[in-house]
Amino acid sequence: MSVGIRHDDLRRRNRAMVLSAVRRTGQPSRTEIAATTGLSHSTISAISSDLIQEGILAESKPSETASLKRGRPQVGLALKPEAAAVVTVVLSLNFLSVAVIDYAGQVIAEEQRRLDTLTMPRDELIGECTAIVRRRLDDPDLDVGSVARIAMGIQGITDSHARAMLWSPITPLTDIPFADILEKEFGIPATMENDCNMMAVALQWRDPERYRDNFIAILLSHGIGMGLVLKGELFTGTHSSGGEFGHMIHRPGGALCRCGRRGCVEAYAGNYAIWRSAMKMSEDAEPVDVGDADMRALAAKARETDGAEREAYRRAGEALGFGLGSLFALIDPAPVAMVGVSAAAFDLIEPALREAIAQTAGGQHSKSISFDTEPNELPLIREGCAIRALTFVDQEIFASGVQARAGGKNVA
Amino acid sequence: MSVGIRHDDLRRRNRAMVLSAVRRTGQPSRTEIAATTGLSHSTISAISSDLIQEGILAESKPSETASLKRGRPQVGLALKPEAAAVVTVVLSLNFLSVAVIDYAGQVIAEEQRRLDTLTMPRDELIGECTAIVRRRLDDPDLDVGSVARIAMGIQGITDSHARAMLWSPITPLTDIPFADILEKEFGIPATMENDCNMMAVALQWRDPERYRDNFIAILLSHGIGMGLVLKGELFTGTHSSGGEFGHMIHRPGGALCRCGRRGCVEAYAGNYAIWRSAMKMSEDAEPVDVGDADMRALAAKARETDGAEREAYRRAGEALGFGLGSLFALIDPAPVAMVGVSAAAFDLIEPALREAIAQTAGGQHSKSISFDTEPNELPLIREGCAIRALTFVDQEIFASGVQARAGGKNVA
DNA sequence: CAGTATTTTTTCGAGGCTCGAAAAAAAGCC
DNA sequence: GGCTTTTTTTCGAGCCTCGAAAAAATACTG
Repeated sequence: MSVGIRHDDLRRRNRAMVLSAVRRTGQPSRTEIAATTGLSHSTISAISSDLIQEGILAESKPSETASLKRGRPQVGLALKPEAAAVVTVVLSLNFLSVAVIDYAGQVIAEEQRRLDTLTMPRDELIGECTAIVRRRLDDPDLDVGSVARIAMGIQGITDSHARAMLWSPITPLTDIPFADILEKEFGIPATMENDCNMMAVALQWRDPERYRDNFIAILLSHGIGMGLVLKGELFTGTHSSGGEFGHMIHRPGGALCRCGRRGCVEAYAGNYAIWRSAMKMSEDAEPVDVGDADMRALAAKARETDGAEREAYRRAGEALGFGLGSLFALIDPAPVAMVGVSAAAFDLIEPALREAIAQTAGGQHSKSISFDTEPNELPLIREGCAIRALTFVDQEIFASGVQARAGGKNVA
Repeated sequence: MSVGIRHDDLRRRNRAMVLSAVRRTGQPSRTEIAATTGLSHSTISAISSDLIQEGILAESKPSETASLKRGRPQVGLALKPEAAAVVTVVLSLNFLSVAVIDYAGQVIAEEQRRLDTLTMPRDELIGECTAIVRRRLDDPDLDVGSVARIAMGIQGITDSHARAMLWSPITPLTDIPFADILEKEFGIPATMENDCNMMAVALQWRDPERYRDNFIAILLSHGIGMGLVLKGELFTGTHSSGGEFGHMIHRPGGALCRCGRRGCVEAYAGNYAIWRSAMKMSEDAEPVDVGDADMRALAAKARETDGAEREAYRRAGEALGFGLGSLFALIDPAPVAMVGVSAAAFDLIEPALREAIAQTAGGQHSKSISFDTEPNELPLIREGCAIRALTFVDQEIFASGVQARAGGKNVA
């Protein structure tokens, strides 16, 4: 069961709170931290002094507005970039990208590579992933604190403990324990994250005003994915990354989905489904990959003339609307971010979506449900992975101050 | 943001842990508590000694098996029944029931009453609820510790903070802030809970083996409701009690639902929907109340002959199956408890349900999804309310030992 | 039946942590 | 240069948990 809380947990948690405050706020003063955490000035002083000695935080130069107030000026605390580093690995259709990020969140190296993920055999795919990470880690130009965490993101389903890819549209392979593979290869803790979950994490980071406690990130791309944040926490399934919004049932026994089943939301709203419908192909037609350029052309045509193209987007909107309606019946309405290439065609989707959602219980306040769009998902995924990894370093490594301290007594 | 953890929180949390261990386990010894909480024997000794002095716990007589082991016998700790009491109020269709429950969880008084909830005006409904509680509290026969909490449960939607009934099928009235009303009337903290959520709480309590971290309780009655536990926590919507499984969309634009919309799961699987279908009425026919006896007769007939009745249950199963499939796409499969009068007809529902669920992404392991049935929901709801209220007393009142202690120095 | 072994519970001192108050530090203001 | 204001550090007090040892309560053993 839940375990009692010990005396040393206290310090650990409060250190974690300080680190989290610094990461969120940028350069808060000790006084500001005391205010947001509710801890006393003495405690914050003690903790930050420790963290500075351990090389995790640093006092930032007085900088900026040379203080207009009188009294002793606040001195900002900042994350020390060289305290650690993390690596992000994002694997998507035919594309692999890696970045090394310092403790303060700055990208200090990256590499990208095209591969044929759909046909690659298992060993080769794994090999490419480890090789690209190794190249970055071995790069002699890179002077970086020890890498403390690797976060890999992938399109597809991962397990709920963020250890393995279970299924992915980008490869016929299944059940690849990437986290274990990376940990074994590099001796660095690693996780295997779901792409849409990372999108949600990044959105929360980018715009905490809008995306705070409850919101939904929906990927409109070849497939339909979702990242869900409820009560400030990333939602996952009981076994898998969960949130397979695209495979909720829109019409029982309906159009053929890429997953082999029928009537899923994705079978109406995925790129291939929109394409299939616009080309007046049968709903049973085998899903095909459609390039981003083709999708943009399709959207342009739909805007131009009222034909099968526009109707295809309308149907996609309807499927998304009823799907969202069912989702909202479960969790209540929340702000939505539409991400991915088809989010750029959201103008074509929105009317039917709103009409559908208004017919559902969850859409009672259809008007008040707000949508935002972001056509490019890859930067979001990388950013989410970076934040995930850095937060792990904050909370799980640096919070438990079992650091060096071997320096000696040259302390003030 | 999240607030720092202070020094006094420590004791409070550990006291809460001890109380929770005693409530769950029954009569654990100090040693057992130390083992399950991970706290040291010294700490448990200190805390339990405090709790005993404060009149919250009591040492139980050595009792039972006069110890077969050698060594000093363990002495069990038990909740002291007279330490406090709670009141549960369950309001359902034409029925109001109240119970007074002691701190150890025993029912010590109850009262039930029939009312015409559907036609009652607002003041009268509220008046009946407060009057029945007042009668129990004023009962001179009742010698009970001070009542520390009232938990009211109702069929329908409540807000996510458990303060008010927002909408209910048992009355045309809406937005009744029962928690505030009861608090104001009796000066006792109160909550307004959703019936299905309380069913889930009770199931978790009754059978923690099966219903532990992830499970679903579905009410099959006039309407279709759901209580959902994920990662050990009761799931609620962002604004409301949420989990309106019955109003997920099964067939866009389909059969008329009691909520006024079309195609909801409930419009196929609610009692009125099964009845409507069995009677070969139109899907647009206005929903009517069907008595439990009629439903049982209907089920009997469906078992007897393969006619419209059996087909009606088949359709209900299909709707529930596709709904569960969509739900499982979001949260992954989990054990299900079917509760309510139509759960007694689950044999008629199950085949079509399983067939439908197998056609969905969430039903990949359809065979492994297990169902249990419980035809009577009212006892579950009351039990859930009681546990809710008692847990509140444990965690929020007794954990922060701002108790009497006025006694003096007559301590050992 | 007295002594010994075993297990549970309590006691006691040590070590940490947070807090409030006061002191120290670092500015601007007059 | 002295005074005010604000931030940060220092210091002692008060709790809390922990480990070790003592005390308590029983069964076993010869």
